[in-house]
Amino acid sequence: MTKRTLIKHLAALDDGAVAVSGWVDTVRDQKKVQFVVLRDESGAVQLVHPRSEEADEVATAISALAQGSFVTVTGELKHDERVKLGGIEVKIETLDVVGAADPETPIAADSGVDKRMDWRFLDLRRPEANLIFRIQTTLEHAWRSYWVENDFIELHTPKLMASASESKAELFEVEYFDGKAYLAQSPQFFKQMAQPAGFGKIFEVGPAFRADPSFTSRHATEFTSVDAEISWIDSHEDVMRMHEELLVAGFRAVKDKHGAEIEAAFGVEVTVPSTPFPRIPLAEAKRIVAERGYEVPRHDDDMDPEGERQIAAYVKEAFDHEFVFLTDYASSIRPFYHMRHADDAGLTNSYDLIFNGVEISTGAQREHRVDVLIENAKSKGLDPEELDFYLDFFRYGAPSHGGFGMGLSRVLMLLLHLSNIRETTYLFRGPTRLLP
RNA sequence: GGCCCUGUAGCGCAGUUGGUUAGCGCGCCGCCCUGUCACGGCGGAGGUCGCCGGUUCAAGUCCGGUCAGGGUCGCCA
Repeated sequence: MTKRTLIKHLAALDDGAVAVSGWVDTVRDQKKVQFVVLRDESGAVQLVHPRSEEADEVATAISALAQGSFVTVTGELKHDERVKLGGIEVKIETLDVVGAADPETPIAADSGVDKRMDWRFLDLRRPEANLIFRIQTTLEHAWRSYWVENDFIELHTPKLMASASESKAELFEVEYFDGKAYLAQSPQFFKQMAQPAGFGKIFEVGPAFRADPSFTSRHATEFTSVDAEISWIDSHEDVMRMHEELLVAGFRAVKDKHGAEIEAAFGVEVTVPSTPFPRIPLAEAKRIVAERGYEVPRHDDDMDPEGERQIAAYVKEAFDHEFVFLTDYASSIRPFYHMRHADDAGLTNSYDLIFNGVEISTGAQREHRVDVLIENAKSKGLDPEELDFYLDFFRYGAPSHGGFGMGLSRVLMLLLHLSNIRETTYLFRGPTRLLP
């Protein structure tokens, strides 16, 4: 293992011998003195080499150094007021080029998203990109801590399926020995199975696949879905309460650990949301939006993206809140497994969660009564026989239950006010993007 | 998949009513250079203008097709 000091730790050290490793950011090669800015995952530091009169191996190596090369440097750490980059520099003793880079890099600071995605490994060297994935780590860790502290069980449902769990149109089909299988579009059916299995409360963070050719800044064909499902709820209200507690725990951890960095890198102040989040029934949301002068131009009962932005703007003004639960969607636009209102079968115990104007999540109370489930499936034109394996879950006893699914990259994108999910996805997959 | 927009050097872009060797900035290469820090100065290389076809004496420029990308809508997380 190469012994090295992380660059962010140098400033706290006394002057003396150090070893640092990273990649070359800038070379300023002058006649009498050479400077190199070296970067690692924690920061950047200036290296200095005063040239001597006679032949000088280090000087030659520095002159030949290409931006992007990975090097290990030993030398003398010096605190020096003259250095604008942190007031420290390392006087080079030895310089070992471990991985030389081609001198002409294919992307630059001003390259477009698609070009940067072609060279994602170089794009990820940007400090802001690195920060995004440290934030993701903190966020997921905080969520896991919340779940573990609250006695949730972590599951990993299979991604190879025999049939669809949502719409058949967006299924990826794969060969499976002599037959075929489908990639899971959602863990929905198998995470729900944990309730009749008696697990009580469960969560899963895993991939979901959608063969939908969506060309927007917030869709991918493969994405990380954050799911939870809990037993013994009275309604979707219990799901929303858990959901908002979870988000508060995650955002508090992100703000504590990265608040200052996020402000510096993205100009965004992280707000830990107050609870309860505003809740607005969808029908009322459409009225509010209409009063603001926007009639949702749809023939069904759903909201559209502009309506979501409008209602988010209203919530920001009225409640100073970045989140809003839109509740009680019409059963005509919800899947058969969403429980319908006891007194109005036209509405469901369901919600969408809007964050800064974009949908990040859908949740609901599930229908656990198998006879009702079958009727709902039929009313949607589904064949109960094809759903038999799922219906079986509810034939031998099941508790009331509900849960949600949430898009991880969307949460990060909206948290950091970024305009594209590609920035918050390690390697994006879309209809025309399979590489790298 | 619908609609709108874009495709010119490694990267970001300009290119007039169609007209001679297609420009600019950054990067790259070479030389020079008081500790630089967006270092600076001088010089240089690098492009079959996304692809195919058409109109024309002449196409980066006009037309048709096609591919790729962006935005938006549909769909969703």
